[in-house]
Amino acid sequence: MKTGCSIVEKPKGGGGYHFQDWAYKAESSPGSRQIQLWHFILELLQKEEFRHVIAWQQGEYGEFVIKDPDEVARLWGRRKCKPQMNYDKLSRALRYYYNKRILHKTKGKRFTYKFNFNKLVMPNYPFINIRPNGAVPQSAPPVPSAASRFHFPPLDARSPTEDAQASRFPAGPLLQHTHDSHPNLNDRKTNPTELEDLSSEWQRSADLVASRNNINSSIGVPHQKRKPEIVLPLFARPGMYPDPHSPFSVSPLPGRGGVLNVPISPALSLTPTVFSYSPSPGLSPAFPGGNCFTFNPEEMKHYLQSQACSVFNYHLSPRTFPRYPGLFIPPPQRQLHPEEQPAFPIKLQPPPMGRKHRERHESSDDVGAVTQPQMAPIPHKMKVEPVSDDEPESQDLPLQEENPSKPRPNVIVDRERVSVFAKPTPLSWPAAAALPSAEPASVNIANKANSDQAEDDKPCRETAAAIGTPEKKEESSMPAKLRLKRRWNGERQVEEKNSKFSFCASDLGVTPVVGGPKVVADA
DNA sequence: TTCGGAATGA
DNA sequence: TCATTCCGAA
Repeated sequence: MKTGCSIVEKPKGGGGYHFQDWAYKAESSPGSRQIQLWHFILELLQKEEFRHVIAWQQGEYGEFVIKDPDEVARLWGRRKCKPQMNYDKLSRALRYYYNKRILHKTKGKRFTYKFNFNKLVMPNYPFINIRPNGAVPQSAPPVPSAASRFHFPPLDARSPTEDAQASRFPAGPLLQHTHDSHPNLNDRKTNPTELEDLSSEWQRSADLVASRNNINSSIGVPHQKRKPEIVLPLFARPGMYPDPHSPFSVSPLPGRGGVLNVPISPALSLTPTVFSYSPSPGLSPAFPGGNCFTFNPEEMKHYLQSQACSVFNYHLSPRTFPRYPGLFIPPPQRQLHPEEQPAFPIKLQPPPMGRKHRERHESSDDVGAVTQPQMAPIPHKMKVEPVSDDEPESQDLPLQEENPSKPRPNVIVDRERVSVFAKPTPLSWPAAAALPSAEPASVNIANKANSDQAEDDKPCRETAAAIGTPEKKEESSMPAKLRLKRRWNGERQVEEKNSKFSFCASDLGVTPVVGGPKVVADA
């Protein structure tokens, strides 16, 4: 009888690679303790001796190549006691993973597949970081070059022979942990030749994770599933997150940060990913000496809020924003104190053109368009002040939508314009009223000034609106000569009267304003 | 070579 | 459920 066909097909502990029980016994498949194919694939991928058979594809994160399909099939068949196994059958099993989004095929590359790790992780925990650079050891999926929010754990310090980058990826599987006891190592059949040196390391990490899971529960990270959980590691080293937007803080307790127990189970419901940009970051292998997910709730909130800000400012789909129960999403432009604003240069710019507009302009401008306010005529209506009913809509709409050369009433531009020429304009936001305390001091001042001068401004605007009505009617009824003379006199009077006149660009005539008359540009 | 339907088994 | 097996089609 083959030893390789025992009921419990767990890899040997000597392989430094074992899964928790749930990996062999899916929640939904009682009685089945068989290893699943994707586990087996990962297992092979992590073993040096099978590198000639199956290997990670360098440069593509999570992508692997089956170099010897027949051999892989044979190994799989041996594992499953299916001597008739061949690559055709194995690949059929792999194809079933397509729908589950565990795997997908790399088109155009023979025998090349790619793990869809992000589908598993990102929807629930988009704030997981991956180190964006670094070479990829065989024992771990290649790291994506694209910016990602995953971090791999630091490697065990005991592997000095490996290069620094490779050392981040201890040879280990997806690290999983349940509330149950660790699997019995004796339970697994052992191949003495397979990475025995890693077993103790694995056990250590499992213990480490076990202890951290307790921490996790204490910080209130919700467990989404009771049983199958996978713990992804994160760095918690000082200076690890130069990105101010990173939700991860340096744990005050090095190596003892919060742990996110990411439920990743073969039976996991794989909902569509929230982040379409996600470059398939992966489940990191075990992380012996590494740190688990570490995050500061406040910073996470900060991160999520800033993301919400981006979602709004950039007119992204709300789906882009991660679901985070209980998170209050403040209105953009408002969440930070003024002195914090430099951290969000985005706020000082109008959002990029919407898709509609972008497509329209894409042919002419591509790269710089996003960052150039004047090129982004967004139908982003920011009411600068209460609009009276008699104010024609055309004052706003053409300005913002039709005239790309005019900056939309956005923060900086308008603030300058307003403060210089007219009045402080409140940075209005639809939801601003709901967040009075979140307003920056300057905004409060602006608002106060605005409310103080609300009546001041009214005449200005009303005048602008009225210009076309009574005075013009009167003028129109008088001879042209008289009209000119009257205008001339009026303008000169105003000029002589006060040089401190405020200015209302939209006016076409002279209008005294409370606290000072206004000179109006006669365009 | 890859895909996916269908029947079937564990 | 997760394969396994078979097979026709692209």
